[in-house]
Amino acid sequence: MALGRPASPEDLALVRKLLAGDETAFTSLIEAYHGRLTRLALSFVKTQASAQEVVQETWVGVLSGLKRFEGRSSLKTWIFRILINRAKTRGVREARTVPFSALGDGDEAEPAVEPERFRANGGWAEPPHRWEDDTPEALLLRGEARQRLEQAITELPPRQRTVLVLRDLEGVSAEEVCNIMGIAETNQRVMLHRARSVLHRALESYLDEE
DNA sequence: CTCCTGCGGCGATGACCAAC
DNA sequence: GTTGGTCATCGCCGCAGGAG
Repeated sequence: MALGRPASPEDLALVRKLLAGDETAFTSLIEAYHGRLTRLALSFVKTQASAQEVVQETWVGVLSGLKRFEGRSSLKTWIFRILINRAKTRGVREARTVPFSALGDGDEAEPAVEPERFRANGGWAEPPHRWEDDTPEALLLRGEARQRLEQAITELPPRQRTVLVLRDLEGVSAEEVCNIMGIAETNQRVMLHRARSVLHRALESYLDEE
């Protein structure tokens, strides 16, 4: 299989630091990828808690497999591939069982506003900002329309969903998606097109209802 | 320097086929 | 019927090179 772009000198330098036990390097790696990995994991598993567990397992896998990283693909591609393998395994398992972490009654959901945004005296440490980006797109992507899109994404066939999430949500290049998923360029394009078509139809039907 | 043209890369799209 | 895969075609965009 073609492996596309090999690891950059920056990637290799980072890997050397990680292997040397550089904690700040690992912290910066987590800061760069944790959110993206969580979003990607959520396209395979049903709950935020499961996604977090998948990401944790991915970081463990990254650390334990780092010695075997040969730099034949970029570090990002390699990490995403580990996550997808773990998430797939978890997704299959979840299809048969209900994860313990999903049994909450919903009352323990995340607070609407992060506690660290308040001062001890109850005042704002970080006040809410005005919604000034009231473009039609931004308005559309809040609330119900966004929920409808997310629902449509979760209902996509797994491979279409993976391509769409990687390309459109994570901004991964076409070449890297092919490397991560081990699929041909043409195939990647068609799956992306089909996934986008489904979302387009979902959005259209939502707008028709309005 | 500017404009035009040809070319290549890439994405979008439709059609078709195969497997399940 | 659904999904995955391939192929062909079209359009857009950026870039290089030549003409004026």
